[in-house]
Amino acid sequence: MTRKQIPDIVVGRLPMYLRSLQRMKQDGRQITSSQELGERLGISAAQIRKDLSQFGEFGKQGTGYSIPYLIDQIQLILHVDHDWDIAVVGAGDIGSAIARYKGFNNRGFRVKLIFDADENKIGQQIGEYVVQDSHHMVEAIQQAGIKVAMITTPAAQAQGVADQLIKAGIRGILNYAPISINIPAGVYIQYIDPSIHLQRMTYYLE
Amino acid sequence: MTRKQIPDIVVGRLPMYLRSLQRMKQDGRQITSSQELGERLGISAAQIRKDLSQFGEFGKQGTGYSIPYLIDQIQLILHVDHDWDIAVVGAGDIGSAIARYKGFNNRGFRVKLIFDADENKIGQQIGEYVVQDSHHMVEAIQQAGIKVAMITTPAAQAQGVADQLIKAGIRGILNYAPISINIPAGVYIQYIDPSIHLQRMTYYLE
DNA sequence: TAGATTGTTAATCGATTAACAATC
DNA sequence: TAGATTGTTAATCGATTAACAATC
Repeated sequence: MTRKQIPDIVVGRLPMYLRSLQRMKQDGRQITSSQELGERLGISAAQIRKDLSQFGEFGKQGTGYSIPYLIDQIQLILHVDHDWDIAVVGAGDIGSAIARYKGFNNRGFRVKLIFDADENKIGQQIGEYVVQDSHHMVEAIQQAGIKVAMITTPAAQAQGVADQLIKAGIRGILNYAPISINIPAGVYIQYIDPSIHLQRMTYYLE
Repeated sequence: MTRKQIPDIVVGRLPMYLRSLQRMKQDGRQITSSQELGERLGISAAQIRKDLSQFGEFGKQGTGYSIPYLIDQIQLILHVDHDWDIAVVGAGDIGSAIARYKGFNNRGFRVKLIFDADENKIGQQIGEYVVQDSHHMVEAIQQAGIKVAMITTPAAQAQGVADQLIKAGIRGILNYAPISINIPAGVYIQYIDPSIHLQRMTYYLE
C-alpha cells in the first residue's frame, strides 16, 4: 500500500503555509484560521482547508487551527521535523552566500559540505566551512550519507555535476545554474533562476 | 482595447522556453521543434505549441521554429529586448552575490544601484558598485527611473522596504526575504526562498 | 445558546492533451 | 511526392471555488 497520491501543486503550497505559521508563532500567536492564513498568502480560505484536509483533520470548528500543532504536523508531512544535511557544489559568489546563509535555521536544512573544482578555492574557508575538492565529491557525499544538494556552478558544468551527485546517492537537487537538467525517476529537482522570475514580471510592464 | 488576456501560467513558461532557445543558439543550432524543446524541458510538445500560438504564429509546418527568430519574438513578448535597470536593497551575502552575478547578461537585466541601511556597509565597494544609503533610496530610484528591484534584507525589514520601493515607482519586486509581502494592484512580486524549494522535495524523500 | 469556522461535496472553472487538417 | 511539423479544435483531465452541514 502506497501513500495516498497528493497533487504536487498542493505539496508546493505546504511550505508557504509552514513559513507563514512559523512567523505567526514568532509573533506570539496561538490560533489562526484558514481565512487569516489565506489573506496573508493571497490564497482562498477554501483552498487552504482543502489542501490541509488531504493530510488529515488539523482544525477545530468554530475555533480554527492551533498554530504550534499545525506547524508540527506540516513539518512531519514535509519531513522537516529534523534537519537535512546539504552539499553545495560550487564555491563562487552564490555558493559562498549560501554557505553563510542563516535562513535555513528552523527550516529543516543545514549546509554540511561545500565543493569546488578550482585549486585556488579548495582549502579556503567560507563561513564555518572549508572548501573541499569536488573530485572527491562522490565519496565524501556517500560517506556523509547526504541526500540533498545545491548546484551553484556555471551552466556548462551543471549536468555533469548532477550526474555525479546522483551517483553519490543525492535524491533532491536545488539548481542555481541557468540550465535545464535531466534526472532519472526517483530524483527530484527544483530551479532557482532570478532572470526567469524577473522576466515573468516584465511581461506585465511596459 | 486591451492586450489579449493570457493565462499567467503560460507567461511563466515563456522564460524557460527562452532560456533553452538561447542555449541552443549558443550551441550553434538554427532550427528546433516543439518536440525537441519539450523533451529538454520536460513539457509536452502540444503544450509548447499551444502556449506559443497565444502570441502568434512563429513556426513553419514540416520544419519547426527558427531559433534566432523565436528568441527575438519571445524577448519582445517578455519585454526583455532591452535591459531593465535593477535596484538591489540589502548588501549582505545575497545582495553582494547578486551584485557580482554575471548571469543577467543577455537575460534583459543589469544591476544599477545597491542599497543598505548599515553605516558600515554604506560606501563599501561590491563588484563594480558602491553601496548607497538606503535612507535616500526613494529619491535615487525615482531619479534613475528604475522600475524593478530585488529585496535581500532580513524578513523583518522586507515589508517596509517594499512599501518604500513602491513609493519610488518600482513595479516589479523579486523578494529573497522569507516572508510574504503585501503589494497594491499594478505591482508584481516574485519570491525566491531556497527552503521553500527544498521542502517541496523532502516531502518525497524519507 | 449564538457565532464562528472547519471539513467536504458538488459545481465551476481552467489547463492539458490528443488528434488532425493544413502545409512547408 | 512523401515526410514532418505546425496551429487549432474538441475532449479530457485536474484544480479551484462556493456552499453548507457539522460542531466547537
